[in-house]
Amino acid sequence: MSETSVAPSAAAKPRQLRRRREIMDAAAAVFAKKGYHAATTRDIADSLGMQPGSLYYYFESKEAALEEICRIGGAEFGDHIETLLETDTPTREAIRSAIGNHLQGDRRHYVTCFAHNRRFLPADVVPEMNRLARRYARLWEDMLRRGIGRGELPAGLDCRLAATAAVALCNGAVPYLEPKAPDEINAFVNGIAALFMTGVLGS
Amino acid sequence: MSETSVAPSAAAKPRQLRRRREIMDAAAAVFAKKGYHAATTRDIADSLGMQPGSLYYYFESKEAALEEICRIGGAEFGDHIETLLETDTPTREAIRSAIGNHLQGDRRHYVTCFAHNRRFLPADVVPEMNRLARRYARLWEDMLRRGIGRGELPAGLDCRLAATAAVALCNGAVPYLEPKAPDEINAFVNGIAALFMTGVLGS
Amino acid sequence: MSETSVAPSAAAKPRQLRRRREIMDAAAAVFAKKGYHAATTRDIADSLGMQPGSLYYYFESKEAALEEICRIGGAEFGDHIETLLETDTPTREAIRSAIGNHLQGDRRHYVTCFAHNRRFLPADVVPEMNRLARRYARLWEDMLRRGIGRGELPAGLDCRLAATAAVALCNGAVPYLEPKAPDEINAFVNGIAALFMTGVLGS
Amino acid sequence: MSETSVAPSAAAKPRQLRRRREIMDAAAAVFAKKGYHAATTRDIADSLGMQPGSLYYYFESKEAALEEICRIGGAEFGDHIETLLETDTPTREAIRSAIGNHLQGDRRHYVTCFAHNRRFLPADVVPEMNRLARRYARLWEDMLRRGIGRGELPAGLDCRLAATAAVALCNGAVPYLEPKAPDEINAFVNGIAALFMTGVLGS
DNA sequence: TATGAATGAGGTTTCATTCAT
DNA sequence: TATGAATGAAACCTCATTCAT
Repeated sequence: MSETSVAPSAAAKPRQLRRRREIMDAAAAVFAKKGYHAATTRDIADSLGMQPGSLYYYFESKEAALEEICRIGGAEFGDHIETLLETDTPTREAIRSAIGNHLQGDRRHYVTCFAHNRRFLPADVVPEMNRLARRYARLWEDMLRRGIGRGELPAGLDCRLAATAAVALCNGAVPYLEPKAPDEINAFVNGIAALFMTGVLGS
Repeated sequence: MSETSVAPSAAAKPRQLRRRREIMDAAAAVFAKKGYHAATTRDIADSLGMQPGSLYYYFESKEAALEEICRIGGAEFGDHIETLLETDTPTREAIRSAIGNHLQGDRRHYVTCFAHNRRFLPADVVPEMNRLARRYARLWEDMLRRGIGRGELPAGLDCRLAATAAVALCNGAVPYLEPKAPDEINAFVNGIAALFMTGVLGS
Repeated sequence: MSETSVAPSAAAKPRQLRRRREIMDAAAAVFAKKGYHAATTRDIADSLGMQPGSLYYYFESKEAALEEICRIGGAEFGDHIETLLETDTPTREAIRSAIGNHLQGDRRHYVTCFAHNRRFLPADVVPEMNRLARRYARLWEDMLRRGIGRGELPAGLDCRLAATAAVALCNGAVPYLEPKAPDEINAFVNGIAALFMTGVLGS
Repeated sequence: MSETSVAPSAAAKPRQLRRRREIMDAAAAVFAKKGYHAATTRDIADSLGMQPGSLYYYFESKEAALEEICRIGGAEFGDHIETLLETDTPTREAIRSAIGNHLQGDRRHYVTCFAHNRRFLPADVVPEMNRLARRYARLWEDMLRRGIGRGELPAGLDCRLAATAAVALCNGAVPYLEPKAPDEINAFVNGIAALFMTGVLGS
């Protein structure tokens, strides 16, 4: 609780923390790719070159790992937009950035994992996760509403629906990223963002 | 002896086929909701009020059921657009109809199942499924390209990307349908379709 | 109990009895070929062109069928030798006949079934079956001993062992019969019988 | 650190292999005793004091275990005779040794398993197994033919038939071994071998 | 920290059996 | 007598998890 007691465990073992992060990243990637139930602890271990049993030095259970990943993904999800709102980025740029973060960010596997697998968590943590999802949707809404306020978006826009559509579009686009080369991905994300803004009827 | 019993073998088949269809519908719904791996044969059986073992009267294995569902979903997927193309529906209407079919059609669970779970099929059938998916994307492209030809869509539209986005948007929107009331769903689908056409910047 | 009550059920339905015999023959053949546990009621039904459920008009259970088949096979087994003993056939001929009956008789599948599958019957009927097996071995012994008494076999012969060997040889030879044509079978059986009598060293 | 721990990877393997051999031996014994289909993974596990699921640490499936056991049994089967042929043992001794190996060898359960259960293997491995069986029969033939060549067996002997009879006799004799005490078994095997050579008519 | 071996719960599947038609 | 649909017990198998080393 005091600073001196926090420090040793939190700061004295940066190597351990880095390793832990590697483990969680690997788990998030496997969960995102295969889905929580199709992913085995062996899949995760294989991707790290270790044995399944060894994973348990880093998390208590597969489910606990999912929970942590979802919590991180769900928060990250919103935090990025919150930052955009604070820095008062122009709306078009902000939308592009939000979509880019969802699809290209460091934690993109965490976000995908959150979107598709949070429903598999124990009943008592699902509500918390859903709160994070609603927060994310609300932040999208806020961003769009701010765009209307600034005259950057048309007044008639249904911001609630558009926020949902943005998230749906990003989640649905994830599977199309994997087979693409890195530079293709950037073009793809830009294209998706442009389409979200102008629609197929736009110039 | 009576007319209704005249053709027992010809009349008994439809009953069996109808029952089989019920079973497959239930399986598709459960797979679509939970995902193939999280869905147990008990889940499917429970939703039908039967025992898990009894399902095997209708399909050879859980995986064979998924395969059939995906095949149907993947075909249905494209067939609807093919029909739209043949009947030369105006593009905006056609887009609305295609999205509607994806999200509201009788076989919507089959389509969702196809989108999310075909990758779990045996390696030798995945290519066939991916061909169905490409066909669907290409039909979307054709539809959009036809719209450009008719002057209903701007010439600069990247039809390939837009087709991908349409599918991504639909797939991503599926989870938002479930908690909605039937009339809300219709409004939601219309809104999604409108957004896809005009984007958030459109009027 | 009286003659008039026995007659109707036992004699008035020869067709039913014939059908029942067909069913049991089919079951014996399938059990003999695949073994009791590998044989399914569907296998039996298929070989008769009927449905598995229909078999239950002819026997109470798969196990009850095995029990009846074994009982018949075990008795038949010995009865044939008993007859040979009564008719005072020359020993060489009797041995040939006993081996022939084991491998070529009408009930050969029953006998094979008895030999290989009686151990799978309920614990309380196994002793009875084993008694039948011992009776068969003892009858072989009696036949051989009679041969010694008549001077047709050497006095030093271990009849107990030779009886066991005869049964073992017959049981072991069964799998070699199936792929053979009918006339080959006869030659094979004669050859086996000759070898049993003279051994490889005999002329 | 000590010498015994110098080569952990080179020393750990033998332990694993030894354990694996124990598991396969147990499986072979259970398969030989009950037959493949009547034998449950629980039977095997019980005989080892483990849980059924733990067996899968050592083999991929019950069927894969059977395949390996049959392959070993089928090879062992022939190898022993091949050795006898190479060392030019007198024919009578060789026959006794071949029968003894079949009934008393370390791998006798593998051989029994091969004889009775190879037909239950997948269709694509059965031919390979049958080749092993034919090889064994041919080696018996070779051994007998060599006996004729040396004047140790009569020229008129049908070696092909005699080889079949030898295998049939051994396979059929297996069930008679189990209830016997170790010293009885030896006498029994000697008796069987003597009978095979001289027949019941021989002195 | 990591591993190899094992556990046990739970999933898929098979199959003997039943029963209304 | 026969069938088609269903049951439920038991089998095979997977996999998250534990623990001695």
